Amino acid sequence: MSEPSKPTTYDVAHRANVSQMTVSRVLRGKGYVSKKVIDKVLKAADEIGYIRNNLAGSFAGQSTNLIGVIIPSLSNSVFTDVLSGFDDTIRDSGFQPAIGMSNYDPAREYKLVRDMLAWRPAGVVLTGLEHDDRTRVLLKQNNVQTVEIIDVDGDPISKCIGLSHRIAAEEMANHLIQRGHTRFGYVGSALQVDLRALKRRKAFEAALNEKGFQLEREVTSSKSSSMLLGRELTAEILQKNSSPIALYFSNDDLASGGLLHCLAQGLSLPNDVAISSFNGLDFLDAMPMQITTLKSPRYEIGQIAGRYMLGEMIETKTRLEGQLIIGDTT
Amino acid sequence: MSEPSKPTTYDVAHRANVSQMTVSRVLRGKGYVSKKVIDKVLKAADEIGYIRNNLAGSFAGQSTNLIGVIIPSLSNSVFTDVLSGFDDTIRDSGFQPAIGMSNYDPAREYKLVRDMLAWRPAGVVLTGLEHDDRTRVLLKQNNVQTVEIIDVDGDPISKCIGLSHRIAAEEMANHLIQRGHTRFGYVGSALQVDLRALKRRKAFEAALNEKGFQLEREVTSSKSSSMLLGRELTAEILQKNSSPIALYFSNDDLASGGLLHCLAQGLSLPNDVAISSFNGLDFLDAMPMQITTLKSPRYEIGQIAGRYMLGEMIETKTRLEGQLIIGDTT
DNA sequence: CATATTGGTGTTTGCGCAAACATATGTCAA
DNA sequence: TTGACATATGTTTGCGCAAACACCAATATG
Repeated sequence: MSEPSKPTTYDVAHRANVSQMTVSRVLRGKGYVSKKVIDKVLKAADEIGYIRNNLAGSFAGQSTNLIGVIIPSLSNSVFTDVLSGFDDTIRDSGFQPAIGMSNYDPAREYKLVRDMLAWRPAGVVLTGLEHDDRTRVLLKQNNVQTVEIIDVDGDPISKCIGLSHRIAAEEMANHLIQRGHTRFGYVGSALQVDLRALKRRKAFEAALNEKGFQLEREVTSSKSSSMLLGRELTAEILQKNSSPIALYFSNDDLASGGLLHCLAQGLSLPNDVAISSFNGLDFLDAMPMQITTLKSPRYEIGQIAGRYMLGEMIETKTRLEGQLIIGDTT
Repeated sequence: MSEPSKPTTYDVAHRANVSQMTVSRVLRGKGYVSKKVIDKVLKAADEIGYIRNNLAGSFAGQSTNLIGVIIPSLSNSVFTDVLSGFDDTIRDSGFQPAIGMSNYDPAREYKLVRDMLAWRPAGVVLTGLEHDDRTRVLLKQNNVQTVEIIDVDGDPISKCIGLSHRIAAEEMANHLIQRGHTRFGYVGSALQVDLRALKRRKAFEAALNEKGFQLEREVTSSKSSSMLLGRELTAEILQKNSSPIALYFSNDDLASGGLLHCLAQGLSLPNDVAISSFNGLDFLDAMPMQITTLKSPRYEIGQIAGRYMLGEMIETKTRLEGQLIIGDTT
């Protein structure tokens, strides 16, 4: 029942009649080895089914190819899009992402960072600029390469890449005003944990005020966002027959639900109700009307986070622009 | 510029005036240590900011708490749902999932398995029952705890948990027939890589044939599924004015797009066109009509995969039932 | 020609931890 | 009283690899 212990570089060395160190050199492609020996070693390694022991190797080499990536959740495609860009960028460089999910909980994020650091990662990627103080201290003290993604409105631990949610919301407010809308509402969800959405919410109102308008109505829920929730919240914010009104949703899921509600109610867009949102996820393309939104450069954020990790970027902050997509709903 | 090397158990031991081994015992909570010494050691560890070196620890202990999980993609919520169930189940047991994305490519999957095994994981979770032969050999030879998820129609490497996509498709075919539909069509995407969808496609037709019906029309695309693609493919399959027809979609994304297309065209459901699909993702709840679908127990699959890893399950196969959700579209 | 440089291989060593074993002291039952 | 057992600590050792260094031959450089 005892496992036949796995072959080591010594086993390969023995079979190929060379030293252990030569095997190590061949398998890593480092140092000088003759073509003949390379073939011999690779053949021997293949024959006995040798698989490198990363634990031993990284331990001895005092470094790993791991990059810890901590995101709030996998069920929000914003984060998986970023992850795709990141993975595509670093994959062929030998780095390997190690993904953790914080569930929007700073304490859990701290725990994940601790757990990650135990693996001595080459770097750590965090979501957003707001963290538990202990997280910040831990990363600074341990001198770990750190990149914060998605947001740039604040002070990064070290480097950050994202967009300004403040500017994003201002752009949308200005767009709505420019379109001639005069009454405004906000529909949001999970603002107690989605701090970027909260920043947009605040900046949206501030931008309205600056132009002499008010945020007349607001409906929010602590539930996580979904199209269904968007329908419900939109029904609620419109129930007192308050149209015409221009609504800013905290994200596309809610906005889509809102759109479907309005269409079901026979409301005319954008005259009775205007709908605007944030993120520009792909599924919007299939909606009955094109929703006005601000497309966030998610994949690009992941790519640049990867380039930061590869040492290709040195700027403290990289701010990407969102792309205003003017649809039929405003 | 040289990094101040991180504190070790020896440093902690020195500060607490105990042996290195006692520190190890305290930090792992294993073996006998007096309350007094425990406090002393924890205090010392905290003061110097000790962080365990998992590389050294797992290496010395000849085992890791890692479980490799290889899924095709993160942008399909089927897999992220499974992942959530898995993570929730194993998290508090000290295990840590290490996620890899194969992009539906068996060769990439093989490479990921190889890379994973180098970390000497406690187990490996794979998606589906179809793999590169080398993958199968590798896992068997290395005697790694292996669990395959989502599908049970075939021979697992070791254990598997999922649902029968064959039965799922049969159920839907029978439902449509029972509802009185007599003409049938199929709309699918990415069948060259989504082998579960392909199994449903085949079983659907077989079930029709058995009852004396034919699959009259079929439109598929090699693109990955999306609501927009669903709109396009549905427009295509219906273009020759072929309604009434009952359509089976390979998944909810396509079906939702199909629904939106039909509504936009003013078609009457389920009379002109019937729509049925598979997965029962949450966003269906917000659609203008409830689509008939078969809800897959994704979270539960993840949970049970976790319980397999915890050694709480021994059966070779665990087959879960999908739940037929009869909506307004059939 | 001597000497530097590149190519090619081997030996020794240590990374930081946990397993295994050694060595106490105290507590309990026979 | 004896020894069986739990409690509490320490010492030695080795996991498998790569860094560091040593060595030698072949070739290039001045």
